[in-house]
Amino acid sequence: MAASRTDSTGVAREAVSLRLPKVEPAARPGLARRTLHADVTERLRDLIVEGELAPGERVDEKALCARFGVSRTPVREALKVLASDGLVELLPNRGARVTAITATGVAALFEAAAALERTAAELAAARASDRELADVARLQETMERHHAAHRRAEYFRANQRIHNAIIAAARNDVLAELHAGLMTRIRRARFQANATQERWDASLDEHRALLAALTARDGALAGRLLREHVLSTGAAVCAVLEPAPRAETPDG
Amino acid sequence: MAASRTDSTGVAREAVSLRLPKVEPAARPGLARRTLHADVTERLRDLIVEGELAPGERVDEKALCARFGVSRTPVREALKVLASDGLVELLPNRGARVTAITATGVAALFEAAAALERTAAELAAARASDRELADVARLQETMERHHAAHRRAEYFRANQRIHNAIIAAARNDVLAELHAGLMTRIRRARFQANATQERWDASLDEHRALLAALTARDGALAGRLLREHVLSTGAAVCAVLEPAPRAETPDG
DNA sequence: ATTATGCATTATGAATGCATTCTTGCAATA
DNA sequence: TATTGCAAGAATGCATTCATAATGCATAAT
Repeated sequence: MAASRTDSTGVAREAVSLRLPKVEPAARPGLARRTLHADVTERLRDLIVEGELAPGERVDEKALCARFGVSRTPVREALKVLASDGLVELLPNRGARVTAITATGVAALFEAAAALERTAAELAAARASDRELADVARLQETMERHHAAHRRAEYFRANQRIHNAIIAAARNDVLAELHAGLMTRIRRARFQANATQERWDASLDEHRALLAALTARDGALAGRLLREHVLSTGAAVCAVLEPAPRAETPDG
Repeated sequence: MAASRTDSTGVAREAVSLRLPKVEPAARPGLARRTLHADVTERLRDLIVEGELAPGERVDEKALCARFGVSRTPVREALKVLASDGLVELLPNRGARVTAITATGVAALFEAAAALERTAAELAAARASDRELADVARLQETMERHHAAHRRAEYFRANQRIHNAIIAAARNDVLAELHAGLMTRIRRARFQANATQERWDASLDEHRALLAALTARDGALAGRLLREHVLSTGAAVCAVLEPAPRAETPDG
């Protein structure tokens, strides 16, 4: 078809397009026809959430270009998006730095998440289909199994899915979108501060009560319970963070 | 200086009627040294909020470059940020379009705002200084005056300031940040759907009750009242929007 | 006449180049 | 020795250029 219209372009592209030090040319073997800046945004977000780029650390554009094998343009676009997501902050003419994690900041994140989840629980109690509630109940069982078996990662995942299921059952895209953003930032904090075992047990009980309230379609109670649950989780995370509030970048 | 650096700039030639772009190289002494992409983001946001770029309309990069007198780079960066703010949506390889306004979408916005403001009122009742509460009371008086005098714009501004004051008194940056984002999107909807006079009167009464609850530092009541107030406002806006649900993607 | 197909035009995505600003090390003076 | 001025270097911000995907239009085929 049009592939053979100008076959010289492909060759020229290989030879000309490389000015970067040492890139992996076949980083993406086959699929993913998404845009580059979206990929970079996602990968950079993961890097920050997983702590590979430490809180408060300066972000080196050139290093990221080398790491991802792309030019500065998509990296800079990604940084703008992540800045608006609250994961990095942009210093004018001085580059970007990963947002610092402070105890008060994390507390604020959890307070906001609690506000959203409380409303989500209230709405879910009114709007969720019986099937959706059954799904939550099933997830609760799964979570309890993982808890009994001390499978921390799996427990965590089921836990997340319950929260997400409640958000979804609330049938409010904006709520879900804001919640997803907060969860990304909260996950970053959790990564540093792993909650304690006692908290883990208490959390399970709170989830049981929440499920009962949802099943009874008692929105007010479900909202209150979920709000308290999220706040308690936040308090646990903050407690671990508290000893080292870690003021960001003393030298600047 | 840069204006005459290279006369071959395609942008300047394309923009037949534009001269304002390169304004104030040093017009502002000292303080705000902003970047171009931040300016473009802000101005483009205003354009969208004020409806100059209609909901659902396609965003023409080149036209914006001409309008702002900048190259495509800062414009594209601004579009990425506004997309993550929910004001535009990016179609891969097909440009951007202003997010459509639907009744259900606006309802979701107000539900989310109600969730945030309820919690803000609860927190404010506990955390606000007496001075802050006095400020709210003063704003309430101002608002009542404007209402009596039928000064719609001034009333509106005082109203906004009350809501913002409560958010600020909650002492939670995340809450404030999310709320600001929602308010931007809500303002856009309000721009199309101007609320009715009856709603206007009812709103004032609701604000009076809210102020009383805050003064009594009854957080639960204040939260409930503010939540209901925001939801009622949202219902009024949606009611105006309802007749024209505005189906998106007319071309398919 | 209608639909399909190929080409030209245009717009988008990404890379590169250039000017300005910031950083940093060194030197000169008090 | 501490402080200030300054020059070299790097990094950032923006403009421009290049390559590719999308779109419109004309023509041909049925």
